[in-house]
Amino acid sequence: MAGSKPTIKDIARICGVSITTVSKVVNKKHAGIGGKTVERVMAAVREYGYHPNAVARSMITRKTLTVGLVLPDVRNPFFAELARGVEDVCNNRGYGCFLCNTDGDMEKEDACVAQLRGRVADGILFTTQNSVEFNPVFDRLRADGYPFCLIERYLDAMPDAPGVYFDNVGGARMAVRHLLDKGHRRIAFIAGPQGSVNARLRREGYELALLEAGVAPDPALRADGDYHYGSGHRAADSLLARNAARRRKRPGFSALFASNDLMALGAYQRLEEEGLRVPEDVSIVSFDNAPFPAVMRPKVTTIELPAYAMGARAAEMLFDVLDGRAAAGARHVFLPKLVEKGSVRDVREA
Amino acid sequence: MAGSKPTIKDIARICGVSITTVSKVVNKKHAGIGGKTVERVMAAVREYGYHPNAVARSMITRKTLTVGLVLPDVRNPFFAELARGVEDVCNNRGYGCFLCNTDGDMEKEDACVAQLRGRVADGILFTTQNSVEFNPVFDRLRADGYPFCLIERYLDAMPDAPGVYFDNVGGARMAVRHLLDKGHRRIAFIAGPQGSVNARLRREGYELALLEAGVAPDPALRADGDYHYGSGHRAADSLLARNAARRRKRPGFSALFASNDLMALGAYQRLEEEGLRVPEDVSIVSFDNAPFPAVMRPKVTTIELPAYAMGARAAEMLFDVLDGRAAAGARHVFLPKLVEKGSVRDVREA
DNA sequence: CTGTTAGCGCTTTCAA
DNA sequence: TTGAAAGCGCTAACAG
Repeated sequence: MAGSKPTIKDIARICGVSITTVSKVVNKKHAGIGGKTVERVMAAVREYGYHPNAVARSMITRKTLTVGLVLPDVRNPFFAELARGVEDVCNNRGYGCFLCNTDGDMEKEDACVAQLRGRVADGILFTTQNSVEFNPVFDRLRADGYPFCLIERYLDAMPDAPGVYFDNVGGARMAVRHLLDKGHRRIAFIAGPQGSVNARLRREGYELALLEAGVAPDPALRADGDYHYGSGHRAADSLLARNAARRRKRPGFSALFASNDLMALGAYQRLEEEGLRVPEDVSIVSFDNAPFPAVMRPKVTTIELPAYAMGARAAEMLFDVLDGRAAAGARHVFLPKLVEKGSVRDVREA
Repeated sequence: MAGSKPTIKDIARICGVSITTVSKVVNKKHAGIGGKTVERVMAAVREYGYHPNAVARSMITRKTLTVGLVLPDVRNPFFAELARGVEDVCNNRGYGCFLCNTDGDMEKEDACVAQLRGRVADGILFTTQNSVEFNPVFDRLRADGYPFCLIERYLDAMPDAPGVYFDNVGGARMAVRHLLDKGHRRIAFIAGPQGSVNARLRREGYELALLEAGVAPDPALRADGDYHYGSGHRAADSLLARNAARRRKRPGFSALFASNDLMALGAYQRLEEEGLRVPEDVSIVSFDNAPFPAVMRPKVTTIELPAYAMGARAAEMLFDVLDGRAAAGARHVFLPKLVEKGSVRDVREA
């Protein structure tokens, strides 16, 4: 809080008008105020550096012009990107954004929500670690009619809550289908942590695509990872070991689908160590299109998870709720998009 | 803002006590309150889902328990890391963090500051694009006694303002000295954008180290970049062209110092395209130690810019100001640290 | 141990 | 065209 700053009262006294008048001028409600009065007030405002007290204003208007954004960790580029989407939409509406990192810890989640709903924020945008547990704080929020919007969370657990989602099954299916279309049949898969909802959905998509193409899933072609770089490396190692080369320098699979970019990179590295080239020897498709500037090398064809757009859309949806023009349970599902970056080879009639 | 929620008055009426009593219980000021009264109130609080109104509370306490964090873009991993440092320290103090992205745009900066100082935040942490311009909004802030702390900004322009800084000159000097120590003499340099303060300082550090070692700086060994990946690639290209190989497959320099990681990576790539290996043919040292998880490949020996620690320290410093225990112009300068990652070869007596 | 009283700085009817 | 008055929900003296 600043040192002693002028209040509306001071300005009123200085100008010899009432605080009502000052209030009107400051809020540009010049409905019926003398031109000279307006000027006099404006001058005093500038001269004495008057800034209306947002807290007092909130008291009356019952609005804080702030939305709370709860996420696991801004350092994760996906969430940073999402946060920026949220912020930009908020700014356009004259709102600001209160940031809370939870590390996926339910206690921290609860603490954030408690802080935010104590009218620090007019509404909450919520996204968390992708675990399956349900945080009951949301039942409370809904029961109390507190405005919020979920991001990739509790799709089934809260069917009537507004939320923004991504079609993970469809994305994985699209990735694998792309490989199938290019003639691949032996398609290895690196799964994400199965305690995570989207990792499960991506696996479903992989299996669905194979099923649709009449390709029998081979357990030997599946390896588990945890979304981190190292696990991609290890998974590729395991896949290579379990699918011994038939011919020299050829693994028992011609393509690989990794559940996220980081694991794809790890696997890529492992393949290179083995003297295998991408896409000549093995084609790769991954998931996320993570926004690492140009650092992400080598380039891998991937399914784009539009973090910025999801954040922006969620913010818009929250404003719909705030403005009372949201249908209960309004939802937006983002559809997957394949971004080709040259890591897939066409092996048809080759 | 939520639907109709119970206020302190409601709870008081329900429990048949005064609002003062409720206030004391809720704020854990059980100084002198009957055990049964406490319990009765607590029960009602839980049952009716009473959440004290933070706005009303701020009105009295003249504290919002919020600090504003103004930065160019959270999507930049450096700022994301820094933001997390800020947030963690704030949380430990029961504070929250209000995030503002400015894109380095002065108008946005001003808008953020105006919003924040209207008592949305108790203080502001400020870091911006590293341009040389001075935003006069800070003179105002200081004149008004509004608490703030700068991060890598206006070191000279505001000598009496609290701030957290990094020794860029020392860092670059350390990097180049490391190469000199390993016997390198022909050390190429990729500079950052010279409109940026820290890019200039890093160049100074490079020149200083050479000077100290009695090595004459060769203009042909310097190339300009803009901190982006592509510019590192182009800079290396230019360096190779201007320093034609004396012997087959050997450029006219044995080492390269890049002003940041991204450019180092771009240069690395260009060298590889030329068939040059790191560190066998060329040693590289960069700057930042950017927190890209494990994506940052290949590994390059670098000077660490401790983003998280800088954010944390800045937050602590702001709290010092808030608590009135900061000396005017208190400052903290972070010292550089070399992180070896194997991209430097020892060429002494080789 | 508990309650009464007096605002915090502002917006908003309603009168003048 | 202007202003007086009534709070928003809460905390903090100060009395009982």
